[in-house]
Amino acid sequence: MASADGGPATIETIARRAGVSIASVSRVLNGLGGRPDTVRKVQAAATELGYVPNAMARSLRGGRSGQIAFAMEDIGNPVYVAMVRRIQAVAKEAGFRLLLHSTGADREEELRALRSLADRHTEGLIISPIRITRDHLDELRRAVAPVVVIGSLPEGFALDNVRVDSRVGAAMAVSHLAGIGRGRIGFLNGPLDTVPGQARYRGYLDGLAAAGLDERDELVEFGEFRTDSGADAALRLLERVPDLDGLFCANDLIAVGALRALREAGRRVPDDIAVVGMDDTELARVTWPTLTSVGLGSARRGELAAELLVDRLGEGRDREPRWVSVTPELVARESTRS
Amino acid sequence: MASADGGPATIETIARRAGVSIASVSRVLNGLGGRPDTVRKVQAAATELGYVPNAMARSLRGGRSGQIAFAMEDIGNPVYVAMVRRIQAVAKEAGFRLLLHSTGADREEELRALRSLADRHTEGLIISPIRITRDHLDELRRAVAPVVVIGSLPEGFALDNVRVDSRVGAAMAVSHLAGIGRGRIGFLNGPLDTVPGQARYRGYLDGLAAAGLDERDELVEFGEFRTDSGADAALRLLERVPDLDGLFCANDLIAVGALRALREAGRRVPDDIAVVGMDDTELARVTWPTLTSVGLGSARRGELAAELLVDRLGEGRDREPRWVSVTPELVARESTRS
DNA sequence: GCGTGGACTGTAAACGTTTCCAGTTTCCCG
DNA sequence: CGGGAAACTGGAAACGTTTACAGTCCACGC
Repeated sequence: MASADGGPATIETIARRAGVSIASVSRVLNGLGGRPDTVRKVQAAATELGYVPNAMARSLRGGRSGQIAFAMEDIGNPVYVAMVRRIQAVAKEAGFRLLLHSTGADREEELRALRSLADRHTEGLIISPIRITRDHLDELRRAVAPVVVIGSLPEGFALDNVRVDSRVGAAMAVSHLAGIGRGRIGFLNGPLDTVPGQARYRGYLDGLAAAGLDERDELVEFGEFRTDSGADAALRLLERVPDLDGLFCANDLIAVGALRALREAGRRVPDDIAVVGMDDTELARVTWPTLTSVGLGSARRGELAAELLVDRLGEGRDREPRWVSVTPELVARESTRS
Repeated sequence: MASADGGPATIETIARRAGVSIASVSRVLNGLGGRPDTVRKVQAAATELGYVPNAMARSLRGGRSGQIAFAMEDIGNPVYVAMVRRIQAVAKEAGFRLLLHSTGADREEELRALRSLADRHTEGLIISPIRITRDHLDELRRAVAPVVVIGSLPEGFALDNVRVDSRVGAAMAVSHLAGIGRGRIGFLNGPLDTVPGQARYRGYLDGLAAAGLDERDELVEFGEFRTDSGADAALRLLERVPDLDGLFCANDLIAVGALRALREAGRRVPDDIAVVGMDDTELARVTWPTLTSVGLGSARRGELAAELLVDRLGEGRDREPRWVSVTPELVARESTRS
């Protein structure tokens, strides 16, 4: 029952009603003892008035908002759903709410999220930027509250960090394709000026080298990390290299687009062209044929990042920045069945 | 550059540095005028100190947090990504941040989100509950801040509400199947005790009746609104009704599961069995064959809900609750090509 | 019966803003 | 150059909590 007198019940309303001081009300409500009958009176008044503490006031005084945020590029990318699920679980466990920012790969948006740490709305941030510019680094360095980065940072950058060597992952993909006898292995990458775009490109080259295959520029196409872009890129590549027999896609979205394009172009997967994606999202299990994909432990990365953040917000306030990493793992499915 | 003296810069730090009162600082910072040189001094001091206003203090004073929330069942369900995108766009436009709750269909979680309105962390809430219990209604009725419900409410319930007649949508799906000559049309539904489960079941029956087909209990299977559950249900149904030639699935996730199960059971889609999903999510475009699906305007519903909420938080504080609705639309794709 | 310690209580300050109010300066015009 | 209005300024209160501090009460042991 909300109180009829003006706004919602405050600690003072309760105090008057219970005939005690506001200090006592605060103490009882926070379980800090009190005489049995005081406790009883206060609790009675509180429930009667339907009291809910004003989080703003509490935060202002205590300096804690109980909120942490996760800034991702786009909720549409299924790689984030696993991450978000685990982050949320850890956050909830530790008594934090999770705020999600979908930055839309907009650099400004990302920086804004970073700066908004300073306004005390969020106590900490997990961010997974795909581009890391000098501005990002500056902003990260001067961030007012703890930040954990999912993704790679420059060597020696002093910030909690969860990474995965997607270069190795990309090499695994290529090796896998070579291992089933494919010799003309194409690569549909995202933009080369992104961190994952770079790493995966290097990994692709590593993989070719390891398999003793020549690298040929014409085998590589660039686009965005999206389905439609993947389909377009696949068509361009196919036109240029008609006898392609293997295809590595820099993420599952691109791969899904490629699968469709290949089908429309009349190529059979995996018989004509074997395909490997990356991220091992839920998508990989719903396509047809199901998609072989290199998992980058997104759930695990989310979990680790959240744990690092929660730790730093609690005990580990002053500990050294910690870098943890996760190893990629290839999950073979129908799209590379030999 | 953050000030070296103790915590982050406050309005008072600036005041001292600029040699003016905190009141003047506040006014300048909020663009409420001031003498040119005052403005200059304050702004200089502010940027020099890297000042960021403390949102908590501001909220406490002004009673506004600038945050609204959207509570959905599960971020994993792609139907929400379109919704979230639009909600976020509208929210941002109006100067609100969007907080996302993924309640996991946990009734307690949902109610918690509702109650947390009261703690002033969020100024308003958009909620899309799939089960609406008496508890929900009670909680909705007594919510301290504006709530907009995406989904159906009992007749005459006084709350802003965005709905779609998914009963009609389901009937459209069945008619479509009947229209391409299918006479044994199965139905994979979600739980019958959910709002969408109910509506879609009724619609399925409507559709059968309209097409002059008999309803047979054995044609209907129940499960969860998930891929794996959809696959299982499809197998059960197939075993019971081997000569099935049409299948309506209560959402795209179920349909995706069904497509896989059908393929594994050696049925060709659409030749042997034509399949229709519901929600018209991005998934419908990535499966093979691509999935015919009844769109329920999720992007539009998100947008409308956000607009209703924003309006109520601004101008429309006291206006009558408004019910708006969106009409379903069937998008035909390969899974029902005749 | 009295002192002592401990448990409890209330007063008041503090968190960082915004905003009301009254006082001051500035400016314009006659 | 004086008067008045308009623009600006600073002091102080308020938002709803938590918490340090000092005061009050009680029970207990001597």
